[in-house]
Amino acid sequence: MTSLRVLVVEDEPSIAELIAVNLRHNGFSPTIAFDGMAAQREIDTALPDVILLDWMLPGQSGTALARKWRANALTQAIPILMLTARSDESDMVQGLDAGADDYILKPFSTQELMARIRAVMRRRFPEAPSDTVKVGELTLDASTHRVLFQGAELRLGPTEFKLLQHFMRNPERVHSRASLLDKVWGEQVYIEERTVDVHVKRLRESLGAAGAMVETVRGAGYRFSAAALA
Amino acid sequence: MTSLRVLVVEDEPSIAELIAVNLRHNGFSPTIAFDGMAAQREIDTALPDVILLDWMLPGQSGTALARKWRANALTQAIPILMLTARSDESDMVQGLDAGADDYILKPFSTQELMARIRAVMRRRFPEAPSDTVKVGELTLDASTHRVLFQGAELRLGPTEFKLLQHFMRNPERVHSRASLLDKVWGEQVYIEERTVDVHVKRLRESLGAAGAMVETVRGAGYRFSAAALA
DNA sequence: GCTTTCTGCCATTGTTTTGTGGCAATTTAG
DNA sequence: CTAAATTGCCACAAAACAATGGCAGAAAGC
Repeated sequence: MTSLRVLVVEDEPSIAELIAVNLRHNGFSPTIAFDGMAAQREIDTALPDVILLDWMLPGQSGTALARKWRANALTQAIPILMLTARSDESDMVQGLDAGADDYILKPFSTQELMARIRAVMRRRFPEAPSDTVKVGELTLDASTHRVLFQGAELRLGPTEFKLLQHFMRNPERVHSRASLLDKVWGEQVYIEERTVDVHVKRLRESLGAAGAMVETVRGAGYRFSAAALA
Repeated sequence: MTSLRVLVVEDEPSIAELIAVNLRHNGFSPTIAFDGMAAQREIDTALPDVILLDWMLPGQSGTALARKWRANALTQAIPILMLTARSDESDMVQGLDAGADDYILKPFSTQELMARIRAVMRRRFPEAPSDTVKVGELTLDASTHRVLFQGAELRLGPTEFKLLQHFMRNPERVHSRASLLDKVWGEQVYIEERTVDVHVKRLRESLGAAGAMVETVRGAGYRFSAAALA
């Protein structure tokens, strides 16, 4: 699984950074926003998988933000976890009412935070974002977990699928073995770089004629290119 | 890429040495400092690319060091990775608060250490989205690792690519063989100057008609010029 | 439980790239 | 014009790099 994006909306830099590091340490990809505006900007750029939202924010309050996102179809399904000072606990009714999925009291332990994030994700996850990528005659549909080449379905294993997905989402670009390991396998997986070669080979085999789209860039890595198919 | 310098600040010689060996084995250039003083001395000598910092140190604590470096403009941007005993995990909040980028619990596997270093480095140097150089009808794109001349793709080897990249980024300038060796091959490589000639020849060949852009400047070196193409 | 599939890694093989010395061709200096 | 210096070019060997087939352990499916 690609690492999950967590948007941290928190105005206190040291706390935000602290949370981010811990998230990273637990295999998430955090992004920090110090206020509502920045948060909205991040969301417009790329939809996160979870949002950690501080209850007290300069300008727009956390509750208002949560309400806004809940009203929008695009962001509606994203789990929101509110961060609150212990003294504000009684007000949390509002927060939950605004659409938060859970709340957590500051100060909190790393473990608790992680556990709650995981729990919230598990609850929300049934709905997979349906997205299909197309490069040339090759189509990959993440929601149905299918790959089609010239109409025919191809059978590929889990890793091959993830690898292809990453390639197709970032075509025409060299990917070093290291970056592939990070992006496809995950940041805290410790695997030999050479193993990437093996999976590339397997992917090419599974792709059949379309396998030629996976190009070797000597001394640099691999590149997925539509042009490569004669 | 030149090998990355890693400063290992660890008072236990056997552990420090173990880490250093592993780093070396993975293509890094480690330096060891047994205490804060020594570490500071190393940093004054040459800025490392990453710092591995033991949490428990004789004299100045790891946290204090991290804080000090974070306060200094010169060292501010250097990623710091804290090494902690498992029992101190709960205290890590302080470490992170002091400015560490990540932490790793002892004992750790080599692979985990390497993965975390890579991850931390990657975060500091975000991928350049698109790095394209254009000179006349010749285009070189670093992100896709492609060279196009009049629309057609040219095939060149790794060294030829790097050489061309250097030429195109610094056109209309004479490059001595020595400077080319430094910039293209790396500073600490012992290679005959004449070898540059050979690679220039190979580059010219690979470039085909565009090869004429690589001019010989007798007694001085080579120059890449757009004007050279009639 | 028992298969079957999938994974990561290794050893081997095949291919490309690289560095070098030697020599011819060219230019420069005297 | 000759000698020295400089560059181009070639062939070869070594090194680096990638592909491949096989294997054992792990995970998933039955």
